[in-house]
Amino acid sequence: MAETKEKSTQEKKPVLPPKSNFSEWYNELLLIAQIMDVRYPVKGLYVWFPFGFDVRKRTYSIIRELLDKDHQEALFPLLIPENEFMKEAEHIKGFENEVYWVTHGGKNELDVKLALRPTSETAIYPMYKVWVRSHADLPIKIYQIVNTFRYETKHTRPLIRLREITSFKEAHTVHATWDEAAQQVKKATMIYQEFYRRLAIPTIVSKRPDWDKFPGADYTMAVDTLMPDNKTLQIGTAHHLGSNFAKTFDIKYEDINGDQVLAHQTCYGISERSIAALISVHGDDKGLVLPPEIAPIQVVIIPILFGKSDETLITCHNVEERLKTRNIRVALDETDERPGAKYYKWEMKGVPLRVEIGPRDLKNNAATLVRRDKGNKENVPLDDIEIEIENRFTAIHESLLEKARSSLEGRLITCTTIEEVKEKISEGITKIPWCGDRECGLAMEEAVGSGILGIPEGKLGKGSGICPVCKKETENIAIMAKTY
RNA sequence: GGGGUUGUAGGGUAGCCUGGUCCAUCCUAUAGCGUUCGGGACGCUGUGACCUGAGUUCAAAUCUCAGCAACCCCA
Repeated sequence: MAETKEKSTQEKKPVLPPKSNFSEWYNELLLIAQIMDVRYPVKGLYVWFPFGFDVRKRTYSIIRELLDKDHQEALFPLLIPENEFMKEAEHIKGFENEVYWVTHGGKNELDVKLALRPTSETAIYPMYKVWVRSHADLPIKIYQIVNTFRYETKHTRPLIRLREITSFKEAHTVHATWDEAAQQVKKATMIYQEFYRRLAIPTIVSKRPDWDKFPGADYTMAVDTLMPDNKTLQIGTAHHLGSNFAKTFDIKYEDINGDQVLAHQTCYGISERSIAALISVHGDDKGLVLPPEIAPIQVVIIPILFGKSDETLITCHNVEERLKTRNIRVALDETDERPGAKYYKWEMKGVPLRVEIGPRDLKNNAATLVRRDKGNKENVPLDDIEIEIENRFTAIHESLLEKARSSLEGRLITCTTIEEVKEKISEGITKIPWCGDRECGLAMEEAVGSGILGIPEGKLGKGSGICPVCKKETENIAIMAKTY
């Protein structure tokens, strides 16, 4: 009898593949945890479930909070006329192969084709030309959160490589001088790092090599993180556009001397890749693990019932109400399932804290608290439960960030030769001295078969060594990795 | 960019090679009722599927072609 029971419970486990099998884990998790429905019948387009959309809302409200300090949110059209889109030569080259075109209105062919924005420079800058008159109009710092379309020919992947990016936060700024714009790029990367700290995701900021910059930019700064399968994911970029677009879109201002001067611009963006990173970095074999700030449900209360357990339920409702008055997002699971089944269900959804209340707890005037990230059980007095929970929220966030950070740092690999990079690149992010020359960089990429992400800001990009191609001494350390 | 594999209930599968035995198997999910409840409960009664289109054939889940979609490998 006991044996058959044990056997049957073992057979009922295989809901989610282990995270070590990352690709399958990721796809299954999106569906089971109800982040995205990947079954929409068009390649590269996916559906946000209400739960996933809630995660998205909370994530993006952090971006808004951070940007609203000195940006304004606006909204530009989805459709861009062909003539505007085709103005900036470099920009076109970068995007023309992946643009969707609207060619008809009903049965009539349009005189001017309309592009579905792959990004909004060419939608926004004709308006900036009109808006910018005087140095007193500057700087302009505007952002929008919109969907964009790119006809990806490579493998599409939910949240990571999409034909419709549903959650593109793009900021577009205009400044008087090149230096001021450079300052803004710097600020943007700071904002993004702050944003990712709020998601407990560690990041590396680096300047992309010249051949890998945004089409039409002077230079590109990128924010990357490392995924569980040792590939990096670019989760934010900031571009210094110089006067390149100002020239083609004729964005000029009158300076204090009365001269007409070309403006300088930047743009910077973040997409739902931020949520791909959130899910992938923190999740485990049991499903999602969400930082409390993001979790749609922060606490779930599981009543442990025996026979008529009115008292247990009353206490649960009481705790629920008390938590609600503290603005804690709480759910009380009163369904008819057994406790174990409920644990698995809410763990899949990444609820940071579980409160179990049963007869044993009532006897002690206590509750059992279980952290999603660590899984350990603690007894806390019922009277202090709000404070105990709030304290743990902070602790959970910190330990998630710490865990993610040490996981990333543990996969930074110092190399001195190209052969070594080639050998180790599947294990993480490789560090290799690089003189910074284009020829050497391209040769390294060619030999390794992967890209140079850049020379990271801060300590990570500094050191001493010999460029493996030209053998010159250098203090620059570049990072190379397999990328999404 | 090149190559390969696959498409059967909400999810996972059997059947396909060798067409008829299939009003399609099993697990899970799900609806109702009852008993249960400290890590995926059980009983009873129900629900739900052959990707789309064309072709071959007396007969197609099964064979052929195309489309759409998914996955894997190489560049």
